[in-house]
Amino acid sequence: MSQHRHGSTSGEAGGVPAFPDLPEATIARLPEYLRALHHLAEAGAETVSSEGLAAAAGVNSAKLRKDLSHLGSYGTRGVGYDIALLVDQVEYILGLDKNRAVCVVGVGNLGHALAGYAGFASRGFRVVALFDADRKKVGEVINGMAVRHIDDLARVAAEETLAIGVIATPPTSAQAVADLLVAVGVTSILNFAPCVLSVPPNVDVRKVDLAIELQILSFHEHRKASLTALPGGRHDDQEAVGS
Amino acid sequence: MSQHRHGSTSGEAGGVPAFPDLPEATIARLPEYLRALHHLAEAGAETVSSEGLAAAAGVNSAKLRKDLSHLGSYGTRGVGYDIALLVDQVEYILGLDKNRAVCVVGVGNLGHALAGYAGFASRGFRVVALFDADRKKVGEVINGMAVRHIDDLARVAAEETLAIGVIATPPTSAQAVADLLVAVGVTSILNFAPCVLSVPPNVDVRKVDLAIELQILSFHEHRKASLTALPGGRHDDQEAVGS
DNA sequence: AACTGTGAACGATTTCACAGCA
DNA sequence: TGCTGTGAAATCGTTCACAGTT
Repeated sequence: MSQHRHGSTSGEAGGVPAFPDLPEATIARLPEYLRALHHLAEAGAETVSSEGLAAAAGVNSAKLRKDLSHLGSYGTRGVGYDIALLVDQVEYILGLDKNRAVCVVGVGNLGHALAGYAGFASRGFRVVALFDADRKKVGEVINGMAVRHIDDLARVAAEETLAIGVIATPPTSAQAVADLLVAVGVTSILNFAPCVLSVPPNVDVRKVDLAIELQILSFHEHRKASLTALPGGRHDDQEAVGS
Repeated sequence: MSQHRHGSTSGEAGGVPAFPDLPEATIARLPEYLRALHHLAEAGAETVSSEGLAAAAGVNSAKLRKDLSHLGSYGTRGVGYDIALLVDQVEYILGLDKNRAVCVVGVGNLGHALAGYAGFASRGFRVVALFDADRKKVGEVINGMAVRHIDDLARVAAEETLAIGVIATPPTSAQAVADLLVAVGVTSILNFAPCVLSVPPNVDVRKVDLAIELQILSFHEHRKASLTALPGGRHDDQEAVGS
C-alpha cells in the first residue's frame, strides 16, 4: 500500500510517482468522501460499497466510482472498498499528512470564530498565528493564542512555514493583506472578505462569501414562490424558451 | 431585441413576470456581479462595459455577457450596461427586495459570529432569531438579540415567516435541527455543520464547510510542492507515502 | 468605432450501461 | 452473484468569434 502505481496517462518527466491530475470537481468532493469514510470507520465498518459510501457522502454511486477511479484501483469487485486503505490514499492525495500551518488575519467577529474553530485542528491544520492591524486587539488571547500585529507577519513567516493564510478582514484591507501574505511566501489563501483578490498565478485563492450563499438561497426562494403563486398549482412541463 | 422576459409557456399569475430559468452556474455568479455593480455605482459610474464589469467581478467578459443575456437585454451596444437598471434587475431576480428573515441555530463560536455579521444585514437579510439547545446560553444577548431555546422555534416561525435557516450546530445535531426547520416551513437552509443533510425535495440546502476549503487548498499545496520538487529528475519531497 | 448578444465550437462533468473480476 | 472500473453518451458550462446595433 505504500505505493500507488497509477501511471497517469500523461507520461511525465522521470519515472516518479507523478501526481495524478484530478478533475477539479473530483478534488472538491474528496474531502467529503474522507469525512464519510472516517465516520464509517468509527462505526466499525471495514469495507464499504460505492453505493454505501456515495449515500454517506451525498452523491450518486456512479460519480463516486468515477472519482475514486482517478486515484487508482482501490476497490475489490464483488466486495467494495477497504476503508482504511482508502482513507490513507485520500489523505495522501490531499496532502493532509503534513499538518499544515494556518494563520488568520483579521480578528473581528468571524476571525475570532475561525481562530477557535475545532474543525480545523481536527483535520490536519494548525492555526499557528492570529494577526490584526488594530493595536487595541494586539495581545488579546484567543484560544490560547495571542493576537499579533500584522507588521509581525514577516517575522512569524520566517520562523515557521505558513501553508495557508485566511483573510477575515473587511474588504477594504483584503487586497493589501493578500499582497502581504504573498510577499512572505504564502501560496494558498482562503478569503472571507467579500471582494475579488488579485494574486500571482502560482497562488491559489478560494473564496467563501456568506452573503452570497444567502443570496443564492434567496433566488431559489423567489423561484419557488413564483411557482407556487401560479393559479392551478401544478401544471405539466414548461419551457419553450426562445422567442 | 427579444423581449425582456423569457416566459415559461405556462400561465403567469397576475402581474408577476415569469421566471427565467437560469443555469445554476449563472445564479451563483449574480451576487458577485451585484456587488461589483454596487461598488461601481458608489464610485459614481453610470454605465459599465462587459469588460469593465467582468474585471470587477473577477470573470471574463464573454462569460459575463452570456450570463447577463439570460436575464434579458439590458445593455446598449456601443455603450455598455446601465448600472442602476442592472442593479434593479439582478436584485429582483435574486429576490432581494423582500428583506428575508433569517434565523441562526447554534450559538457557538461560529453562530455567534454569524449573528453579528454585518454583511447579512447590509444585503437584504434580517437575522431575526437565534436558537440554541443549551439552556445556559438561552437569554444571552448577542447583537441586541436574545438567544432563545430551540423549542421556541415553532412559536417564532408562527409569528414571522422564516425564509432561511442557518445551521451552526455540531454535526451530531444538524440533521435534527434541519428536520425541525423543515417542520416549521423553512425551505432554504445554509448548513455550516460538516455533514450531509437529508431534506425533502422542495427544500434547498447549501453547505459551507470551512475544513473542506482548507483541504482543497492543501491538495493544491501538495500538488505545487510535488511539481517544484523535481527540477529535472529525482522527485524528493521528504514525505512518507501514506503508511 | 465600440460594444452587446449569441450561435457554434469546445471542454468539463455527469450519467448510463455493461464488461470483467472476485 | 455482486460490485468495481470504464468507455460511450448525454448534459452542462465556457470560450470563441462575429453579426448586429447604437
